[in-house]
This record gives sequence, structure tokens and C-alpha cells, in this order.
Amino acid sequence: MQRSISLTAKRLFVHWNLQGIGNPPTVPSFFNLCGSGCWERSFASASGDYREILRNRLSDIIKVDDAVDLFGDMVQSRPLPSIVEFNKLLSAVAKMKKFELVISLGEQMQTLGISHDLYTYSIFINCFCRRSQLSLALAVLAKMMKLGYEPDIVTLSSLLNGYCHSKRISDAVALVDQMVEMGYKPNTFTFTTLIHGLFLHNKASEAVALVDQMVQRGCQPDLVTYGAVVNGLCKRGDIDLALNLLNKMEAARIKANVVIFNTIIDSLCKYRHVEVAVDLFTEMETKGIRPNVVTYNSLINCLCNYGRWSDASRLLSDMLEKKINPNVVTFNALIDAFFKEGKLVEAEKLHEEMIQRSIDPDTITYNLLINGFCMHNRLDEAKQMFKFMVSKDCLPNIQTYNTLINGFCKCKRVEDGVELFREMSQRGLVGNTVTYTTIIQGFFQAGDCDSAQMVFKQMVSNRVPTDIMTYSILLHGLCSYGKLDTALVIFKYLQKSEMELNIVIYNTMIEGMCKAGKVGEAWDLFCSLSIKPDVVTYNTMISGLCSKRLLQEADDLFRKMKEDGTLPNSGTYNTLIRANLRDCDRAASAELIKEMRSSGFVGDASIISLVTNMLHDGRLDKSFLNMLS
DNA sequence: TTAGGGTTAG
Repeated sequence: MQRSISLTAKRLFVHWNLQGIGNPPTVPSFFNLCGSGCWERSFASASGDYREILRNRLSDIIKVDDAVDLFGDMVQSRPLPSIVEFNKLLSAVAKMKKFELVISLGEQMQTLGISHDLYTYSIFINCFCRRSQLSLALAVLAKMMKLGYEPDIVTLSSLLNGYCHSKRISDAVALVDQMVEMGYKPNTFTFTTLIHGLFLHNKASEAVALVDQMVQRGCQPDLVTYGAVVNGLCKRGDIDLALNLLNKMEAARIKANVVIFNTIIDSLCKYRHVEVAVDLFTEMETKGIRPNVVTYNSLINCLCNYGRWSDASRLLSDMLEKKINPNVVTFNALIDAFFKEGKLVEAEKLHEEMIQRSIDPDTITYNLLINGFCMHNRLDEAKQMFKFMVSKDCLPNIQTYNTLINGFCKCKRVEDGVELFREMSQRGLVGNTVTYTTIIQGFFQAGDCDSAQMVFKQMVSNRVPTDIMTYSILLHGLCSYGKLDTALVIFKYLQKSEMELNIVIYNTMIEGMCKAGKVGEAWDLFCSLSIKPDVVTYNTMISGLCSKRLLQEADDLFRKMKEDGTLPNSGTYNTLIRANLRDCDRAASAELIKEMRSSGFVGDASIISLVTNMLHDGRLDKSFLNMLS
């Protein structure tokens, strides 16, 4: 028996070496064995009372501080508690996800000469794996095996988790196969870990297939397995598959819990299937699963986003009736919704109500309030709220500053925005892509092209990542200030880069070229588009052609646009009508006006004044004006 | 005594 175990261990090493891991790294010093056996004093001599107290304290650990205190007492008590008690403590800390603390306590144990056992090592391996320190986990495993401890299915499942979290999904899959070959029997933990890993690496179909394979391999998926799969599917928007799983669970007599329902309901909300979400909400109640505050928050938020106020308010009362207390998330969703509806007073009242209900507003609450005021150009109130936030010891984060900076920039107060940027940096917050992009836009809007370009240069030299928004704002700014050549240099660089260009960028360049009179170049770019033009692209190009009096070409493009399924808008018609009027083509103009009117659009101010002028000098007759109104 | 998943707000 003993012989077969050590043989297995050896094969395991061969396996890892074959996988190219090489020799496991050196074990951290604290894992070196010292004084083995000498601390293996049992609790036999300790009084029953003491053991009872220790057992109670171990099972009562709720906070990290409790655990640390208990550890201090344990290492001081004589005789020392057994390794079993220490393991229980470490396990409790690991469950709080304080993996670093677990490692540090292990280090202290080693210093004190308390040696580890298989369970202790398994806990460490788990901690290193959860922290994505796979090499350290492997080092502990190597040490452990050197000491004669054979990894069990738990140890290996932890390690599997490490592979899954370390971009080594194919190695993870291979590890499970290897485990089977070596006589380990994968259980629900093993499979669930791998399924979760597959989702993490975007291998959803493999993950779903593995659920069925589990059954074939004599392993029934449990609630946790289904939870992992439902979550993975919902995140990708595969909600139908997630709903199918609910049925599968029912068939397997596994009762879904509220979190699983919440996950699906929230996805349904996000993917705009509100009615299905509400139905599922009713269904869970009939199935005896009580919705909680999260369920209500998802639905209320979604209904508010759709402007379905009465439905949202009905749910809110329903929630209160059922004695489910709204929390900070509920209030945040409502505050946001009120601001978006322009109900500033109501939003502020909600903030007051939170305080009355002793629900502490958090950073998100303040960010929403600040953003709400900024959206409605109430900069002073926004700034006041910012000060209030700071006075309440709620630390502003990068988003708080970005919101305020954006508010000031939109009001053409870019200098105030820059001042905030300085303040932010003094607080140790580093500007991100949004911060720089906002300020670049602010300078352009304030007419300061040079400063905008300077900020962009600074952004690049500070290695702040640029994104598609940065470039659309930069190119748009440069083009509108007549710096087409500079814009072209950047645009050509972008075309060669990895960045996936969107239609907005192309629209900007086509517009810039047309405005600079280079309609031919714009046309070439338009013809070379590898993505679908949108209504703005067509309008810009049509307008460019019209500016060169290429009315036939503009009309051809107008037809092509409709053939391609792009609906013309008010801008399309107005551009074409204006051009045809200027060209004195009354018949074409009249035709277009008719079509425009039947599509529900009207002539804009420039058309009206153009027609009026033409009436005065006799180029048009009165019937034209009648057609327009 | 060791291992697995998951929900809400900007």
C-alpha cells in the first residue's frame, strides 16, 4: 500500500516535469521542517474545560481580528493545541479569503517550531493557488511530498484551481486526465473547479459539455456546480441555456437558491428581457424561494432604466411590505434614475432619506449625486456635494474626479478641470484614460487646440493607455481646427495599429477631409470601408459630394444608402434638399421634400430661409412654402 | 482539520 502511494507521487512529478514546469521552485524558507515530532503534544493532558473553550472559540470565528487573537492565545498556551486545532484556525482564515494572513500565520507557526501536516500543507497550497501563485503552490507540494505526505484529491483539486486561475487551462484539463490515470477519482469539487476554469477561459461549450460528462462518470452535479454554470452562461448572455439548466436542476431534484435566480433575473434585465425577468420573479415565489434585496434591486433598477416608474414603485412597496429593507444599492439605483429623469429635488430627498434610515451613502452614492448635478449643469451643487462627501470621510475615487472634471469641461471650464486634476494627483490618484481624454476634449471645446495636443502628448509619455474614445476626440478636434494633416498622420498610424477602429473614427476623418475640400480623398476612404457605414457616414459623404456640386453622385449614394437598409434621417433630407434648391432643381427638391415629409421629418431653419429668399427673388413660387409647412 | 460557484448600483 505504502509502496503504491509513493509510486503515485513519483509519477505525479514526472507528469509536471513533462508539462514543462521543470523543477518546482524553492520552497519558501518557513516551510522547512524543523524539530519534527517534538511538538506533537496532544491535548490529552489539558483540562476538558480548556478544550471546550478552544473548540467554541474556533467555531465562533467571524472576524479576522478574532482569528488573530485566538492564534496569539493558542501559541502561548501550554501544552500547545494540536495541529488539528491550528488547521481549523487557518481554514477559518482562508474562508475569509485572507490568504496572505494564512501564509503569515503558517510562517509564525514554523518559527515557533509547530510543524505542519498534510492538511496544513493543503491549506497553504490552496492559498497560493487562490492568489494565482502557482509556482509557490507547487513548491509547497514538492516539500510536502519530500516529507512523505501523499497529496489527496483535495490537495490536487486545489492545485487544479491554481492552474485554472493562472491562464493554464489546457494544463488544468491535462491534470484531471492525469489524476484519473493515477487512480484518483475526480469528484464534484474537481469537476466544478474545472468547469469554472473553462468559463474563465471563454470555453463555455466545453464547460457545459463537462456537466453531462460528470454524470456519465458517476458524479452528480450539485448546487455549486449548477451555480458556476448558470453564472458563466449568464455573463455571456446565454440566458436560454441558463434557463434550461433550471429545468435540469428541477429534474435532478436540486433546489435552486435565491442567488441562482438573482443571477438569471439580472441577466434578463441586462439583455432587455424585462418581461421574462418579471415572470421568473413570480415563478421563484411560487416555488417557495424568497426573493431578497438583490432580486428587488435588479428589477427596480431595470424598470427605472426603462422609465417604468409605476412598476418600479410597485415593486418598492412590495419589498417594504415583505419587510425586505432597501439598502444602499436600492437607493443608489433610485437616485440615478431620478437624476436621469431630471427630478433633482427628489434625488436629493432620497439622499436625505438614506441618512434618516441610517443607510450610509457610499462612494457610488456620492458619485451619482455629483454626476446628477453635473448632468444638469449645476456645478456649484456638484462641488458642494463633493465637499460634503469628503467631510463625511468618504474618499473620492478616480471616478468621482472624472465625473467632476467632465462636468467642468462640459461647461467650458477646462481650467477648473485641470485644477481638479492637480488636486487629484496630490491625493495620490493617478489619472486614467478617461481623465486625460476628458481634459483633451475640454481643451478642444474651449478652443485651445494646442493645450489639447499637449495633454495628449503627456498622456502618451505617461504611458496612460489610449483608447478609441481618446482618438475619436483627438481626431475630431484636430479636424475641426483645420489640422487635417496632423489628424491624417495619427489616423494612418491607427490603421496600422492593433486597435479596432469603429465607424465614429471613420466618420470623423471623412468629415475632416470633406471640410478641407478633399472630397475625392474622403470618397476613397468611404469606398475602402471594411465596416458598415451608418447614417452619419452617408450624411457626411452626401454632404461632401453636394459641396462639390456632384448632385448626381450624391443622389446615387442616397439610393445606395436606402438599398443597404440605412434609414435616412432629417439631416440626409435637409442636406440633399438644400443642395438641389441651390442648384435650382425645383422638381428634385419637391420630390425630396415630399419624401421627407412622409418620413415624418421637417425642413430645418436653413431650408426655410433659403426658400424664403428664393421666393423673394422669384426663383420659387408660393406652393413651395406650402409644401414645407 | 484540507478543495469548488454565484447576484445588485456609477
